[in-house]
Amino acid sequence: MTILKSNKPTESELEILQILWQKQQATVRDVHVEINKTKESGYTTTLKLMQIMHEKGLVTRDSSSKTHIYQPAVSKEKTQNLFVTKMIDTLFAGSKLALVMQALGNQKTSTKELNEIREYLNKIK
Amino acid sequence: MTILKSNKPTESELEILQILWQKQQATVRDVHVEINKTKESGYTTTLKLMQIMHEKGLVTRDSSSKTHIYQPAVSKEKTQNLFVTKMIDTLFAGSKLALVMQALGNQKTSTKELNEIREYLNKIK
DNA sequence: TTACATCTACGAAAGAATTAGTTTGTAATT
DNA sequence: AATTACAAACTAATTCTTTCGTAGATGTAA
Repeated sequence: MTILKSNKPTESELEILQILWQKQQATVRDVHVEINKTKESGYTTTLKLMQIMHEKGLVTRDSSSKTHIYQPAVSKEKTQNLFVTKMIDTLFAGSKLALVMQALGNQKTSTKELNEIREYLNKIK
Repeated sequence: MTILKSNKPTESELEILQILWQKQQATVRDVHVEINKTKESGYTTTLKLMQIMHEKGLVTRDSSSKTHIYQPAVSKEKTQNLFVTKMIDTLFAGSKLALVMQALGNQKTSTKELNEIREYLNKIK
């Protein structure tokens, strides 16, 4: 399930993937309803995007009934990794550390969050 | 020095900003040479991009001599934060923790790096 | 002062990504 | 069977990004 350059999700596509990852599967209508909680947009816009995603292989769909049912075809972890890596590269001069510090340092990070991260660090030592 | 939606850097622009942040200031030629270490592209492509960035206010330039000298007009930290925040939002369902874990867990992270992060965590507690 | 290299400016065009209107098919309802 | 409702498919327009060719200005060296 490798992600090639050709099917690197765009920003809008990520939004949809996020919804699919969470719901496991969904119709265009489902996704559209979810998206419209955040912003206004037409149904056919969502439809078109999901059709493109299907062409790219980002999603699979069951078209046996009139209303197609979509599922994500790329894993959340792989996709996250793709973007994190890219970001470290183009925005943090290759330094993983710099990214983590930026994420933690800036804004308020709760003590609870910090402790969870400390715990996590201990586990992978 | 707030970053408005209108001047959110594109991917190519980030590449250029990265170079400017590192060098403090540079000519189009400087930037272009640097970019061509990674990929092939025409000089005027870089020039055009930097002109657009100037219009957007992403860079300032000293045009008193024939060869203009460019400087970044947005801070590295603000820009990094903009993208990290965005990323946490659209790819990690709002969880800062999830991003950090993804960044650290995946791939090999050296003991040295991990220690630096632990140290950092202690400082901000 | 002419020739050459290098620079900026401008514009065109190709490519991606986004948005949405219109058409068509199908299933449910009256 | 006709009408309605809603979904997918098709089509098109628009905007954003990237790329680069060309022209004109400017500095430099012979």
